[in-house]
Amino acid sequence: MEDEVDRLVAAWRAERPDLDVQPLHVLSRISRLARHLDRARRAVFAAHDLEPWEFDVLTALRRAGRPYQLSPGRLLRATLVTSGTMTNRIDRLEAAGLVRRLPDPTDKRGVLVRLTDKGRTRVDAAFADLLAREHDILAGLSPAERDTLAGLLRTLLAPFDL
Amino acid sequence: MEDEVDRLVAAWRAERPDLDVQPLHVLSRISRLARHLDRARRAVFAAHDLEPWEFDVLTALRRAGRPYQLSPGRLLRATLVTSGTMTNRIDRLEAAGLVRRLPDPTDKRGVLVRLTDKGRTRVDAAFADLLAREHDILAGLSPAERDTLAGLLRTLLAPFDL
DNA sequence: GCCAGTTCTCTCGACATCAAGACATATCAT
DNA sequence: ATGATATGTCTTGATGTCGAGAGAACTGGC
Repeated sequence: MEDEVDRLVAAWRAERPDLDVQPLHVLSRISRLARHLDRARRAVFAAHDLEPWEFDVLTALRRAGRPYQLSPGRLLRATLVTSGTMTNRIDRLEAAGLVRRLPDPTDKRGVLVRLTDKGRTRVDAAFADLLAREHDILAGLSPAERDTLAGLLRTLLAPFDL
Repeated sequence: MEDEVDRLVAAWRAERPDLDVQPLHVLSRISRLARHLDRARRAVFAAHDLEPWEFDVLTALRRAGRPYQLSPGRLLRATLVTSGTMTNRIDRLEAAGLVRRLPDPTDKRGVLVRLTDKGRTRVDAAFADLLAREHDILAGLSPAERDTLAGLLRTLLAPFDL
């Protein structure tokens, strides 16, 4: 069975027979899968009235454990956005009642962003649904295949995590 | 050896011991890898004075084969952007001298976007460099492992391509 | 103590994208 | 022919992000 990537590779081979386009078989599929995952995530979050960026911030706080609070600085490093973006995001999450801004008692420049009860409830429900959906996406693979896949991906990822 | 994703999974297990977070081992690694690939691509393109979006449009034209031309409509479907975005992109590529807009002789509404010689040279060089970089990224895997990985990814991707 | 350099959050302006719609041309059934 | 619908491209307005920098507070060496 031929898939989209096979057709892509075939088109390149026809146009650039001088090049080794093998890498596309792995890497183009990874990029495509990531796009599909983003779409699937977006659909799950929409059912909980959350945008992907809201989920990203809320899960960072949720993973921190009680009392579910982090500084804006730690949040922006956790979510890989700039400080201007994070200020905007916290503003909107605060307006939605999902987080609160508190003064940092140990640093007068600082602020702590804390998950509200409403925020915790919301993100917990969305995360459970997300995992259910991700489970479905992996349904085509046996447990052994999933382990193999995870291992190969880990090898590929290792050089970047340095 | 523990990687970032292992730590992420451990954090979730501590906070949500009720959930099966196994899917993250595969799917979170795919998303992370895609982000790293985007960064690597961006770096390669920068050496050729190209933005990722420019590369996307130019490669769509390049893959079409001689005379390297497509309508804006086909381009936007190939690159998954909206028509407003594509108009803007073609405007800028035309200003940069990498493509030209020609009237479509068979449809008076239509336009054909054609790669200039300068555009073809540029995208060919960038693509060769990209493949070299992607080859490096896969260096940690044996040829057999790459095949296994490509096969597993294809299985995961199949349900989306319907 | 004090000053230089660092860290923290927020503000501002520029920009690429999207969604919706405008406008012209094609296509098809009647 | 004619009208209705579809198609193709471009325009417009809103939005979220980034990059640069401002202002306040912390830190360490002297």
